[in-house]
Amino acid sequence: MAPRTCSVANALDVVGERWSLLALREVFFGNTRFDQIVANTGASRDVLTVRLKKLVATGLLEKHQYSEHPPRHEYQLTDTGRALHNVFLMLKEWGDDYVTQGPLPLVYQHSCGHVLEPRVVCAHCGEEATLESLSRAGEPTH
Amino acid sequence: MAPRTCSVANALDVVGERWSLLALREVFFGNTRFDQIVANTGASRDVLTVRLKKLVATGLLEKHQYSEHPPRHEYQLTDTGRALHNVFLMLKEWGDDYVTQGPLPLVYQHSCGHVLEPRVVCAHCGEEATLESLSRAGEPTH
DNA sequence: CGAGGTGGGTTGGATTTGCCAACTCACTGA
DNA sequence: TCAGTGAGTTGGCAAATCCAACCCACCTCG
Repeated sequence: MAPRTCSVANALDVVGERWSLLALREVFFGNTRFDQIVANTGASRDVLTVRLKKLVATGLLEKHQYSEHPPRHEYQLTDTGRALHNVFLMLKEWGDDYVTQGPLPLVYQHSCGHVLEPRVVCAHCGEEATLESLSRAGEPTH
Repeated sequence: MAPRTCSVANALDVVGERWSLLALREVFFGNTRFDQIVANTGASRDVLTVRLKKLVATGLLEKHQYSEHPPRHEYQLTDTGRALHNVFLMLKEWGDDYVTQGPLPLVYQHSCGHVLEPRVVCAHCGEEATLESLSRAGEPTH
């Protein structure tokens, strides 16, 4: 029996390896150079090299030269990479609420002026997309 | 230099290992028994055993006996576990949009009647919490 | 010029993690 | 008794990760 096909599994094939999401976190934070990512994530250099290569190859990051002499590169988000920020936010929210103990290392303020409390809502009605509020929508879209 | 503390890293310490999120996916879908999770995820039995034990130990799942003769167990979500559904939804959304090719394996309908299009919004103002709309909120909360 | 620093890797060996096939145990029913 | 079910457990191997050291190109400064 073959395991189920699933977009979550497909997504994890791309970003589920150790250090990938934390590398992206650093780029979200504006730290785009190799050594910054190494230092802030704790990843070993060889694994991070492989991870960044894959994130570039799968279209989440682009490698840009920011200095010709000496040649220096940084990693920039693509739209695909930026779209993962939603996952990052919800993972951070869960980590804040249920894992991290003591003072929160990072608190965001939203542009409306309040401390950010992120919610996942339905784009149509604005109500929360809770587990209980969802049903399968019949046939898969073709 | 020590890597940064971060709730995302803390969260990944709990659910970032191979198969953990997919095991939870099965429980979200209502498949709560060991063999169902094995079959639908593709995880090997020994790794899944270890993963489920950890998800129970860290409070995301509870192991309940559903049959005394013979003794049979199932895994149920706790509130902590259920709260990860938001991460699941945003990961699925990203996977749907950027990774999965061809027909989507699963499409949700929201209780409002529309096909679900999940968004991450600020609970206060209802506007989207985009990367650009966030700033650090000064000192960490104590 | 040489030493030291920066950026971004690469390498070999050790350790850890995951996979696989087979096995185990308890229990049930024919 | 045998076969099936549920839920693991085990030994061996493959793959992934870690770690320390090294490498190369380039630059600056004494």
